[in-house]
Amino acid sequence: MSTSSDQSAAQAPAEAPQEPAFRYTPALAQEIELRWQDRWEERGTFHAANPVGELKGPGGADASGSPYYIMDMFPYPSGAGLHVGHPLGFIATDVVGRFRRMRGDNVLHTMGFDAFGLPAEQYAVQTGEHPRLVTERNIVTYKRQLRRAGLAHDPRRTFATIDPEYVRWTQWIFLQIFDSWYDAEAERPDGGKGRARRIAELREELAAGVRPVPGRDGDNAGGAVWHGLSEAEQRDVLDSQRLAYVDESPVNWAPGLGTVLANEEVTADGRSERGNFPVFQKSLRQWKMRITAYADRLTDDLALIDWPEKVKAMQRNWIGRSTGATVRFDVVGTGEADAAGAAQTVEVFTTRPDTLFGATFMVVAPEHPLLDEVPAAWPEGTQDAWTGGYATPVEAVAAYRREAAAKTAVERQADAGKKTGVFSGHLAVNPVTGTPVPVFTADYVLMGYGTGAIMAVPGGDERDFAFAAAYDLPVVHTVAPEGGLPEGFEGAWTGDGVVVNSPATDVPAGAPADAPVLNGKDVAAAKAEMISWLEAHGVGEGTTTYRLRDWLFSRQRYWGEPFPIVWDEQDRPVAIPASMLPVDLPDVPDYAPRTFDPDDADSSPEAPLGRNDEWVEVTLDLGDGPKRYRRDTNTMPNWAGSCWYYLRYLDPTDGTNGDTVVDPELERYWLGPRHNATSGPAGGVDLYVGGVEHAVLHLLYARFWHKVLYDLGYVTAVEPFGKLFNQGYIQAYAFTDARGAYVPAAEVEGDEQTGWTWDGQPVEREYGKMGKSLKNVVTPDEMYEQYGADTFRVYEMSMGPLDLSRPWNTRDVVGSQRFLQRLWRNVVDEETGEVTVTDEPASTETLRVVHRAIADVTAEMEGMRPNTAIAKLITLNNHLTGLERVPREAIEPLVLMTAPVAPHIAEELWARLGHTDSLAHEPFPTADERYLVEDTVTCVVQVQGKVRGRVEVPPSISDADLEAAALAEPNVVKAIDGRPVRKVIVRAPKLVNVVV
RNA sequence: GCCCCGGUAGCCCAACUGGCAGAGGCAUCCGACUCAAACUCGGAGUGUUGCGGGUUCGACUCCCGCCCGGGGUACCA
Repeated sequence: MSTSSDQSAAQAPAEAPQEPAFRYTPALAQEIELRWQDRWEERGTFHAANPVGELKGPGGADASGSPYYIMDMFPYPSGAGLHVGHPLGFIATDVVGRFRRMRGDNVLHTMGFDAFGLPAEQYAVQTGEHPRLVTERNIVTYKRQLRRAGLAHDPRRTFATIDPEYVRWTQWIFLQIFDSWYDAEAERPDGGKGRARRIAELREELAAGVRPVPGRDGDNAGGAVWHGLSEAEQRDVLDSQRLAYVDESPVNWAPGLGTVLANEEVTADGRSERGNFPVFQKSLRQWKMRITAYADRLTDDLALIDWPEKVKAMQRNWIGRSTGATVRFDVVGTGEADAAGAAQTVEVFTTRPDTLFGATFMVVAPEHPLLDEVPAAWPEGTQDAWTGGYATPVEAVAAYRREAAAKTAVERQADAGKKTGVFSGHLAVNPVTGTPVPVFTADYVLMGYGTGAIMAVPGGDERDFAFAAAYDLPVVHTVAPEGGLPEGFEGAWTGDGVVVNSPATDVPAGAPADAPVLNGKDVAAAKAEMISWLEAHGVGEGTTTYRLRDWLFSRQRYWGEPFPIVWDEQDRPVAIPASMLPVDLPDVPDYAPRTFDPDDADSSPEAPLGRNDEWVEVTLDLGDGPKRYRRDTNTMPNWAGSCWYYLRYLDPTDGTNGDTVVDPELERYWLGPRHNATSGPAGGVDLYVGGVEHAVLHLLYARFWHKVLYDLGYVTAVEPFGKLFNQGYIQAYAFTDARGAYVPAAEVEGDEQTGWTWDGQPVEREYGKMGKSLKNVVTPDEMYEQYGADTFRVYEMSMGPLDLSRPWNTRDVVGSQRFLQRLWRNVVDEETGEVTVTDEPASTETLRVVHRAIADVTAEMEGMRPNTAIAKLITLNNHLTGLERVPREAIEPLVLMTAPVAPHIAEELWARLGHTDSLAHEPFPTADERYLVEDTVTCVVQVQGKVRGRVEVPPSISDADLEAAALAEPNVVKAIDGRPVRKVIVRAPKLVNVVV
């Protein structure tokens, strides 16, 4: 027990008797804070008024002012509780909200809980306690800790994602998605093409023959094909088109977690983001959401929203749109083998169709179907290096496929750059040169991207060049920089330039007579021309591909939303009607998912909900009489609840609507496009603050759901979150002893200069996260007790810019405490408790300081820079501290301006200054221009860019007068030293630079 | 490898469109108060702005090349 902060805290009670009775001590701060928190709650001070419905403002007030919707990424209430890093963003939004409220906005700010998920389930498994009990208990703790921070939330709008009334709507939205398909040609209200439509409309159009039946051949004129299908087949067709659909495909299976996962939840090295378990590809029948239908809109609409470039880039990369062309290569020899005479083709995707003349070989992924049949013998011209030492292509390909399949993602990654592969024995014809080129298989081509096959252009692609070098394949450069490739250039030219060798001067025999001539063109023009040629000859077309895959939506866990789906006797999915929602979680004998050896790739998932037969097997009347059904036993992923909570805050009671997720009028008011002066064309939440770790998970999924709801007409905002802000993290120092074991950070003594010791022994300092195992956790509760919530808030906000991560340092907190103590003393006599403020007018000098501060604080607050705003408040406060008597007209603006960061002490001082109403809705002070102008300005005079003198001048001085004054200044004259003046730069009124 | 952010006093951090390197806090030192100290008040010091070039009358700021720290991403055709 030896750090300075611990001492000061320990001393407080011991010294209390000697302390003035009305000093702003932690104990007094605590008393004030608890009292005001109760008052705010009783008075409904932070009730946000809806324009319609039962939710009114304080005292039943109607909505007034400009709507401003501010939101935090809601927390998952873990059992570990909060540490001082967690509330950083919550306090920041609170400061912004309180500021905006004082500026007259109708501020909506509240907080909910993301409460389904793994930790509660795992804890329940360990203790046998139901996850709901665990979660609800944690929520109580979180609410207490957050309330104690003095957050100005509307308490009427809070909820948790596990609440049955909330689950009901999560399931309802699922049903809307299930009941939709994507019509890529349909026009949207915003003028774009492509939107979700009701599945019934698809059925009608198929029956009417308006469109072909997907997946079925034949002319559907008059609905001929459709009506030729059985009812069951028709259902299969419709089910396959839904935005929420079930299909069998390779998915991410994590045996150690006992569930399947979305691509977004798997790390680059093939492990689960949660728990870090190995993930295997396994073909399983699972629920998916057709997020790929929205790939273009999810990319394009990023341009409409005010988000950090970094997050936009991460989403763009994740969606991975790339434009280019597909090109079909005829496979030599397959034509004769085919009785119909139709040759087999391999389709490749390329972003560089302009380089087709340089495609000297092809590569297909090891899983590519072309390899299912390969020639029995090596064709003529096969080089030894290509065969892998095998006697036939059949053996070589089989061996390579085995090898590739056995490779884990980690091994693949480790081998990246090293090129391995084998010749498949197939030859394919380059459509523009007519030349047969060898088809290789290699694991640097991935089955999951594009077509799983590439045309290899070693002259224009680093990877292809590396492969060509390893297997002695020809290199043709088809693009050269201005002035040609450097002498002796070896490698791939990936830069821009002019097309060459397209075609080459010695045109090979067999080349099509009308092959395009691209030589001399720039890359962009060549691409366009090649694409038209490919399309004209039916051997390819312009194509766009995406990295994004459909969202795997089912999980085999207990603690999540059940699917509102039952399966009928034919094993086809049937939606539970909205009137029967929510579908509650059943009680089961064991919450634990069936988990397996983490490396057991052959295991299969087993859903815990399946353990309650009485729940699974049901008889329901879904409109055609009672029938037997089997419930879907999957649960939704954790992300479902967070996909739409911003809508629930607007309309949390179901009071204004019974049949849609949010009252349309409320949605328009709070979220609609341009709902206030700063809202953009896409609308959405005005300020959404959270960590950057959700950049491609929550934020992508929520955008997707929102766009479906938009298409279906439930919302008018194009995007859910108009402005996003990523706060930094509060990091902490941890200390290790000689053995490398962590020692309690709070007990370490020393500093940067003297070094660090614990218990007399030297220790090493490291920097990183706050965590129990690192023994460096500091909790908000400790801060409330040792300093009070206001001091804690001021410290967190003054540590640095919000978007930067910085180290927590308990011993610095005292600076914030002293600021508030001085502020207190500027109003209240510590001995008597009397208000000492005078009603005499303030001096002009003081008014200047006050109005300067008002102007500066306002600018800093508007720019979301509470750290510099606080610095300005301290400057003003320090000025007032030096006065004999503090004038009311100086202290009142300071108290008001302090309120957003330290609301409790501000309210208390405001009350002691004689005001009966809360200052929460009091107008933020405005600066009087008269006090912002100075009588004189100090003008700096430089000679050769170095400061040599100063002159006091009026701010309105002319350039000529200033120049004359500057050149007359004695030090300047000395510095010029008689040299001829070549030039004088005048920036009136602050600077003159003399060049000699 | 590539992309993004950061590097300013012992520490956390300011510095507008290129114009005096310093707003604020911590720590340190001096003074006042005190029998003495703590608290409080008043005052003070500290710099190769990560390094090397360039542009400019003038660079923390703009450009080029590196170094260090943090984050993201990676055979995506």
